[in-house]
Amino acid sequence: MSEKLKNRATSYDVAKLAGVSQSTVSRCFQNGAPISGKLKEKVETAARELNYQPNAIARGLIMQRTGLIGIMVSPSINFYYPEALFEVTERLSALNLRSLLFTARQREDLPVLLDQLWQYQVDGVISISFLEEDQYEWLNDRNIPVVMFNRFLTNRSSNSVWCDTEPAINELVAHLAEQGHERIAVLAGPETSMVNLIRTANIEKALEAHNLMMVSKANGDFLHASGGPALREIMASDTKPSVVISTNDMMALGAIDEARYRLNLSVPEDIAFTGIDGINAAGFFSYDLTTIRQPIDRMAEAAVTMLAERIEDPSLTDEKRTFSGTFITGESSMFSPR
Amino acid sequence: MSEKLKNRATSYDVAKLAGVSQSTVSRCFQNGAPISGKLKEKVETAARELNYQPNAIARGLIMQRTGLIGIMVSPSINFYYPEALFEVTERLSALNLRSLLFTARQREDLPVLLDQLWQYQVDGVISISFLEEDQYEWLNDRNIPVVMFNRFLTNRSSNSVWCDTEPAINELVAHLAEQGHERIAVLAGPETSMVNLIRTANIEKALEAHNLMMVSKANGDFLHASGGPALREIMASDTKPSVVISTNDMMALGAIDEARYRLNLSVPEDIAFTGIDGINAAGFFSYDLTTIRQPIDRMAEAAVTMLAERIEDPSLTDEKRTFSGTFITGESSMFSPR
DNA sequence: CTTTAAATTGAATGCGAATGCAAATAAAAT
DNA sequence: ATTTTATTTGCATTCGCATTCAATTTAAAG
Repeated sequence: MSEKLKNRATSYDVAKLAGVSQSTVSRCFQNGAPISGKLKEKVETAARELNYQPNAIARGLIMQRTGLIGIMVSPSINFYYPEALFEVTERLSALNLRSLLFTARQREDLPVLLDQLWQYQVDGVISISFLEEDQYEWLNDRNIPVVMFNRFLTNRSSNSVWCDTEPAINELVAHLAEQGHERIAVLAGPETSMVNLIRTANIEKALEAHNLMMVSKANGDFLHASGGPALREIMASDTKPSVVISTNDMMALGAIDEARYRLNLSVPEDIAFTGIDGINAAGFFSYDLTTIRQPIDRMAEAAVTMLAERIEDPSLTDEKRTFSGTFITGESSMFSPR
Repeated sequence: MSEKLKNRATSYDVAKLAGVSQSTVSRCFQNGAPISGKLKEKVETAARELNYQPNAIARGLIMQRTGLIGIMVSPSINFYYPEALFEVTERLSALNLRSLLFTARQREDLPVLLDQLWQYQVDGVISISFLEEDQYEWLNDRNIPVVMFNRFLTNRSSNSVWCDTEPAINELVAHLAEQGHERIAVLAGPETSMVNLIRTANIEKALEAHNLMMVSKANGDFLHASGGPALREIMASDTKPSVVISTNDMMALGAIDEARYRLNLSVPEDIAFTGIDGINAAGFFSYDLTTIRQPIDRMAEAAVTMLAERIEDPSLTDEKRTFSGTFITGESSMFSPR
């Protein structure tokens, strides 16, 4: 039977038990600090005895470094977010950094969030498809390194990890052209989203290059629930598309659901779909979505590395690391319209 | 154009600028502290001027309370986890508590994780379908309040928020009986999972009560990818089931995918499926899964409240709050076999 | 076995804010 | 106006650990 520890041991307690000074105990818990093997052993024994672990809060205060990384992410149900979040968190953990999680639904909550980050002395911030220029600036003014994941700023430089989907979008459109699609609809995200604007522009350019016509376009909010209504909007226009290119996977899934189970259309026979992101669920056989996969794992690795470097050396300038999306063909577009 | 703040202002800086003592500045940032309106205003002006925000780390050290809550969750792709995680985080945030996120894939990583929690002086822990008795005990010995979300301990009392699915499972089985199902298969989770064992037992009991036979059973790991193989195992047995009851949604989705797109079975005509959890994706029309929904939002609210109470008053004893799952019918089971 | 250099160790200080206590001020009572 | 009482305010200390600097020990060199 285990019993409660009454008071948490401090380095002084360990020092007393080990018969050394507090400084020695402190040195014992840092690597590279000068300490003899004999004392080190004595301290370690005493520490184990007392269940001692250094107080990271006190250490953070004195070292001016907390090991806390603020992670900002939307709590909306877009499966991309948790995938990125977990990847990032696991990699931070490997570098002995901790994720302090912040979520916000509305833009108005941001100032409060930022103040909290600031109060908690985070060493850095990783923003997953989240912050915009104002907030980047705000953090930058306070010398808090920020890395934007799946986003970058247009009016200024920024640390970002970005996935360039343009080449893959060209492949995707070429694939559609090859299948004989001629009537293309675009299921876009919010007009305010930079990711959406870039992807939409890439798509339009690729369509033009292949002499394909965009017969209609509707906007959703990047979430599943908006896919259906947007598809209805698309289907309400004069020319029905043979394929819908969605600017992200979640909306594509929603649109496929609507097409099959509300509009009684066969996918891909009556109407094909493609997405972008390559989330796990896009590979579920029910959807088997043709999409463009972001290398989330490598992006997370890069984001964490980039942030760690900026924390080590604050003089480093902003950097944008770009990865390429991979075109993935699924059944959702595997049909040639007549 | 914004410019970098050189040095972060401390309460002393604010005090000097406002012409008061540091204590007064400190009092200004706590509610209930004695301070005159006149000085308060002066301090606030000075603070704004210097972009001052109290240092939560220093405050944590002196107050012996950090406002940090350790959240432990698996990074596996089970959509239930992020849903719970975000709900919990948002509610913590409302109480001015912060989520320090910890993930682990293997049980061996746990000791290190726990040490980190301990080092960071978390005020409490919320474990989302995660920790087991050993770790609960470990934290308990250190007087760190823990609330288990979607889990509880059998050998000892524990703070838990639990969703009792037994009544809903009875409804579910009654519904299947009514539809005329007679050959039932169970798609269970890991044998080591308490959640799985309870649900399986509930299912077996309900089947018995309705005189229904379980024709086969296979185990998965609660993730989507394990649904397909488990279904194949089920279909390999002598008697083919008319319905598969899965002990969670993710596996049910995987099994449906396999049935429709690999085994060429119609769902629910050839084989029906049901799940448990009521994750968002279960409602996607492609699956329209008959399931049992956990009231994640209310459970998160309860977990956070319970934890906050334990932090305020450590003498409170362990408590288990139980919510009821809601039976939700979807198309995935809406067919009467002959 | 000295002398000199190198490696350890400990005492003292500080990180930034909260708080007990005493001094000072303002408000209320006489 | 004077005393009593209630509010505010500031001083000094503390939280737990890292680190500078001087003191001490140990190893290397002579």
